[in-house]
Amino acid sequence: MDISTREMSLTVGEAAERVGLTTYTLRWYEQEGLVAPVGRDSAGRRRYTESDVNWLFLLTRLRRTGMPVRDMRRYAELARQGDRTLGARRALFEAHRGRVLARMAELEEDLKVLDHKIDAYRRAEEELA
Amino acid sequence: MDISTREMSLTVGEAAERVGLTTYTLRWYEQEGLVAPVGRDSAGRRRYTESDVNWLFLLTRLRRTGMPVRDMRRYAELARQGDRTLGARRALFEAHRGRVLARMAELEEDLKVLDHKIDAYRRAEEELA
DNA sequence: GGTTGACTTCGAGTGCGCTCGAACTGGAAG
DNA sequence: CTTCCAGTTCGAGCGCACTCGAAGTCAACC
Repeated sequence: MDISTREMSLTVGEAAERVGLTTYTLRWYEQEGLVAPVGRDSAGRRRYTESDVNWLFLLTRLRRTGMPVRDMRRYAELARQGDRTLGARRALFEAHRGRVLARMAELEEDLKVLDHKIDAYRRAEEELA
Repeated sequence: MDISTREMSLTVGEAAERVGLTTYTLRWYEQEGLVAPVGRDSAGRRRYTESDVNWLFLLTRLRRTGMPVRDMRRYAELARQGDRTLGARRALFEAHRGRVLARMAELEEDLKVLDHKIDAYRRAEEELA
């Protein structure tokens, strides 16, 4: 593994593809402070490092679990303040974890409703047949 | 149980409270065709029957599981067409059920990421302590 | 050296799902 | 009879999270 492989840097397009967001969204996330200013090459183009991509990946998971962009920004701000906010960041994640668990429990309840309904339709169809 | 209890009819406000939506939303749902036109009293005010409320409850579960309003409208249209659409409605629910299951699997994966992160924070805090 | 294509910034636009303000009406309580 | 409250319609507005168009720059390839 040579240096060029180890020091990977991706364009906005490549980074977007890897994390499953659009280039628009990546730039917007940066603008919104969800991502610290990304490094640039000599032509002023963004170069995403591996840790940038890891951070973006984490953001996609937070987003997908329903965290509002506002809270992601707050989290990003904490992260930029270094080690002294580790506790706050953990607390933020633990609170979010609780919400995700609640959401999952909700979905399980809702799934029951769906299943009952499917069953009712099945029985009604048989009735008519 | 007398007749007035058995033939319940609720105002928009009462119905809203029962299903956990606002009166604005209830009227909007009707306007959007998610709910068949609700009966009115002599003064032109909506009166929700028990089956109206049951229908609204079902809508809240569909909504909460992430069904777009567009699809809920399609479902409502099918329901209004009577028994001949039973199969289509079941198919719609089964498809939706699949999406909910997928969503739940996704959340479980995301929860793992959260847990790993919480653990990493815990270890980092210990390191600093 | 010209063309192509991916990048840059900026501000404006979009889609979704409500949410609300305004102006009005009508039944019920004091 | 007046006051109050909850309802009515209509169209406009909002918050969120992107998404895009325009105009320009620049590196890479033929």
